[in-house]
Amino acid sequence: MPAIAPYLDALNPEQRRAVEHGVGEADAKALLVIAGAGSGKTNTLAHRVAHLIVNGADPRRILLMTFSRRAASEMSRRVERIASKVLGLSSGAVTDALAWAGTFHGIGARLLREHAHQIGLDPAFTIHDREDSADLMNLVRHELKFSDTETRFPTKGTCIAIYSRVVNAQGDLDEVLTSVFPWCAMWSKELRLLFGAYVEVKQKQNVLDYDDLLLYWAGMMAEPAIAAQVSGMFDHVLVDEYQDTNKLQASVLMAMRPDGRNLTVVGDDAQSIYSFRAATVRNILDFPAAFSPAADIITLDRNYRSTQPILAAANAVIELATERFTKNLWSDREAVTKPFLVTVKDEADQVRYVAKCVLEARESGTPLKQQAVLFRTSSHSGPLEIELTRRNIPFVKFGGLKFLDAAHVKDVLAILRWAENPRDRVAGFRVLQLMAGIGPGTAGKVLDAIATTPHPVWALGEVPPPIKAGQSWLDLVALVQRLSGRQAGWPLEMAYARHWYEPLMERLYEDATTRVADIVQLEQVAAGYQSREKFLTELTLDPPDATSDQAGVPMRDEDYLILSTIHSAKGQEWKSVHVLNVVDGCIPSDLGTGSTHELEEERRLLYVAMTRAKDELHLMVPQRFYVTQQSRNGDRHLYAQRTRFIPRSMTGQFEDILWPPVTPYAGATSPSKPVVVDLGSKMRGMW
DNA sequence: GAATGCGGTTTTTTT
DNA sequence: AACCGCATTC
Repeated sequence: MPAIAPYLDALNPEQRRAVEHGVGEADAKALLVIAGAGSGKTNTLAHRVAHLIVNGADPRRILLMTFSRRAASEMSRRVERIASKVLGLSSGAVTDALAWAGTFHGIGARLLREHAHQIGLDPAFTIHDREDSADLMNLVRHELKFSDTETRFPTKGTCIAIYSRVVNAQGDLDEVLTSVFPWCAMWSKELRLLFGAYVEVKQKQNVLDYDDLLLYWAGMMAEPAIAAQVSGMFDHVLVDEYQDTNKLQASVLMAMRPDGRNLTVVGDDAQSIYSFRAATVRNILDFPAAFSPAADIITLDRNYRSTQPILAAANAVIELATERFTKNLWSDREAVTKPFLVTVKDEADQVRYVAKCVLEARESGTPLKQQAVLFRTSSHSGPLEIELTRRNIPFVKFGGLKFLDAAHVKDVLAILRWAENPRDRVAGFRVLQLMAGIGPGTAGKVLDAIATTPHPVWALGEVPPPIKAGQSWLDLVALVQRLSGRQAGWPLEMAYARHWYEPLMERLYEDATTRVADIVQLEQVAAGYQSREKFLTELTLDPPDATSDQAGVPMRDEDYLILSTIHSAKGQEWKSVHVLNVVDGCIPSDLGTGSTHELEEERRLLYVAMTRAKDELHLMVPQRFYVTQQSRNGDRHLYAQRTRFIPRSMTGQFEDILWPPVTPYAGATSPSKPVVVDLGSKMRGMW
């Protein structure tokens, strides 16, 4: 019998059904919750978890997979608030117990480390991020002499993308080539060889890439004995953002819960925006029938976030989608104003308009943190960042370039990773080349010399010191041996690494001083982790995703404006939202118009952006983009068109604004016939 | 032979 | 900021 639960009274009937579904029964049927944007999805899921715990479920045996670690911690916070209130637990007790909350990749990494010995894996494996994987792919590509074929072989980035696609979509190489990378189809044979060799060196070097975390997990689940053990660790499995999972993830999930008992997934097909990562809406569509009895479906279509006019506009956008699963969202949040469709002359005016609105809103009581500016591509915010800095408006940017991508940060992490796993060739290759006089040739030889020895770190001491490297060579050998022996302890090891690295920075980077500050920052971040292994693992799996105008992480208590790619805005909401460049070529991105499939995803992207707004939504339509690559003092520019996702018939959903307001005698007549040109090529040439 | 420096080109979105 | 090819330096 479910406990009496007054905390459920605040939920609407559908939410409540989702929360109470099967609670108290030993074997609850699988449940699919279709939750529209702003429908209280997180809240509902949190209530469900809390409700399970209140009714006797053991939080340590609940597996909760969310899209990002940020979402996971948000979830934990809410569960804790609800559960601790009801159970009278001390704050933190529930969160600590809810130990298995994280991303598919994060959970995979933990499970693999715990069961490493059972699947012939060294538990000290290190994890390669996307760039490391590409670097390793490049090394292999070079070894196989694919780099100097007469017709150009796909670049390392393309190779890793193809590989990743095949793995995540659980597809066939040739099929993936024809459907997604047709221009590489001629290399099918070579690619197959390359990938085979790539997999081999990964294993030799004891490294796993992102995809391996899922792939090995799936492999582990294919062994009935281990599968029983692993899935037996959990009584309940809940997955958030299910529309963004791919076939491989779905197969892992099915293996964890083959009969669907006590399995809940939540998602929204209208917000599926990760198909480039092989995510497929089929996962959601096929979920109910994957089990017998089939899963129950509950739809949450009441939106608590946005005003009715904003929602109406968003619905209108998604209504034109060719293929849809469900629902129109509805809201009873009345509002007088429609969302704004703001036409401005050019990017400069766009930026001025946004800055003006942001400041006005703050004056009338909306803190900066409640406002966001969203854009399709990270680089679109460049001009805005300059303007904000000029006007002294603090901001934090999510998405795009990350702290972790900075070369100097990667350097330090490579040192630590090499010490953790001396067979990690990508790490070693990078570290060695930091020293003056050591380039790819020498680094390669050193790594070759130690690769086959049983104890690479000792072997490093035996390697004849390259003359040109001088003292820093000896220091490096000492450093690696000391770190590898773990005498220093964490996070002191970080300081040792920095002491070796810092003197080299002067030669490596022109702006060494600002970069040194970053490293100091990194050292502080490092102190927050229990061990080197945890630090390295969690930093690659969940890198701090914000950058700001000031170096490092901003003061948490300060007020700042949010800049974010639409992708990174997932799951968030703000009172006021500006969307930049709502213009063909940007949304949809000119790179995403190849197939209807891609085009539909771009449409959903706009939908996601619009549904982030609670009270105010501004879609910006700059008409003119200057061409940067042209003869000095040229004035070439391109005219952009409003996004095709908002056709003329839809403009009634919006309030049209022309800014700055037209003054009676401002200029001559408008250009007689605007030339419409390929804006995309300009965007590509922007930097 | 290998490292380094220079110039021109190119960059969606993320675990 | 990173990648490529190419020229220059050690």
